[in-house]
Amino acid sequence: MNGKKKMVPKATLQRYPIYLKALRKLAQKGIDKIMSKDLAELVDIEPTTIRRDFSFIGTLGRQGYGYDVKTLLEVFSNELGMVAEEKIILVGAGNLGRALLKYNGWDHVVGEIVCAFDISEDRLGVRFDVPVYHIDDIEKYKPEECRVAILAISKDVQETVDRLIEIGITGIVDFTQEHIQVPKGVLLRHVDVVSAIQEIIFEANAINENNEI
Amino acid sequence: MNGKKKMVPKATLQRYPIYLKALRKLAQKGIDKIMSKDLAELVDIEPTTIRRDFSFIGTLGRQGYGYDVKTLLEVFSNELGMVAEEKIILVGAGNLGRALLKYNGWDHVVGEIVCAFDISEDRLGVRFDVPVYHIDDIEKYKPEECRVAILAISKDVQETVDRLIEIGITGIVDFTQEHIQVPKGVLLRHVDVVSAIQEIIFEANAINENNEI
DNA sequence: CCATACTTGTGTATGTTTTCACAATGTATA
DNA sequence: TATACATTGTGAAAACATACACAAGTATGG
Repeated sequence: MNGKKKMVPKATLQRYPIYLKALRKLAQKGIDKIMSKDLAELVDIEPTTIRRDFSFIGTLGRQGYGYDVKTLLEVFSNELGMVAEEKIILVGAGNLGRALLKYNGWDHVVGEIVCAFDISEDRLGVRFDVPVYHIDDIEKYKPEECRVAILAISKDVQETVDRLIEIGITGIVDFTQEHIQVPKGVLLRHVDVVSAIQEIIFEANAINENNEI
Repeated sequence: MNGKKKMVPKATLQRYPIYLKALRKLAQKGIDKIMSKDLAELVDIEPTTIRRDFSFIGTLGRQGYGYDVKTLLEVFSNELGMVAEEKIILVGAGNLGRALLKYNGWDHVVGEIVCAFDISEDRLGVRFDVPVYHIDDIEKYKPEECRVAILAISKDVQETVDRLIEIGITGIVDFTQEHIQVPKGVLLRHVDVVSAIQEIIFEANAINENNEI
């Protein structure tokens, strides 16, 4: 199982989505050519890092010219599976959940939240064009092929996660404050809004430009 | 200006807020002692990494015993300036903004959002105990000592940022989809909800366990 | 009070990521 | 077609980060 394929650094993997977003924006503006130097300014990543990141996928650019935006987008979609067709479910339709639904409406960059679930009766119905069902009906309404869930609840977190895994979810984007346990084979990405804020306060306060303390 | 002080790795700096949150939770539960091994499980960071991270601040633990939670919290507060008293303003009181206000109510881990601003008349008033003013009144209501703003708007982004900087904001936690320009001296941290979701879909889809493509 | 078991703090090794520097290869133009 | 120029792709070096392994010290039980 160890052929000619290249090993892609984790740090690089985390940058691909950033590139994809920038490229989609460029395409939308009708820009069809981009150089690593210019892309660097857009995404705030060094040109040489960008070139190396792209090089893991293949030989995508042309010397003396740059990269063709359309080609890059095709490669990102085809080779990396970064299509916008993933069906996602949202668990938790509170304020955060609804904010995410609204993102959903802005641009279908990441796939589409096809339905949402909540425990509270008065959040059911349709929000931002997406149906919200009761959590107890999740088996019934979860699309067969859906494997990714966004978790935006604040109670019974672990319990809910266990249930999601039972019905076939293998990727969870976690916005909760809890520490979640998942079995091997299930991807978990924690998005910590609070720590992000804490971090900037911390940096702004305590650290001088040399990171001394 | 280059004394005996230690240079703290960037990666370590990014973990301090995570430790702080975990420690606050422990303290809240009345737990007064923690070992690097146990803390490791809570935050999903290797014990040895934790010990090294702490060692940059000073000699905080006791061999054969562990760390005193209260001591750690004091050190984090005093030495690192991670107090929960930072006054933060929220710009944008849409769904995402309101979700952040609710975080605010959960636990004052990061400081406190003292007031919010929005452009839309029907979002003004009081939400989750926090007053929401019109954006045009920001000079009037922004607390003098406030330097950190959370940006959760979707229109006129750069324009609004310029205005924030004019009135003395030096740290911005950015939840928008735009690419923002800030002058030197202003800290900007982008929290990209969409890319986080994209990333997990991408990993779940395209990458096998060896990160080959 | 001693012996045992345990945990920290850290020198060192290892692994990962970024950056440098430049050859290779293309473009643009006359 | 030839020439000047710009940009990529990448080997190698440097910087950065993590993990190992153990000495030093502390708690605990007998």
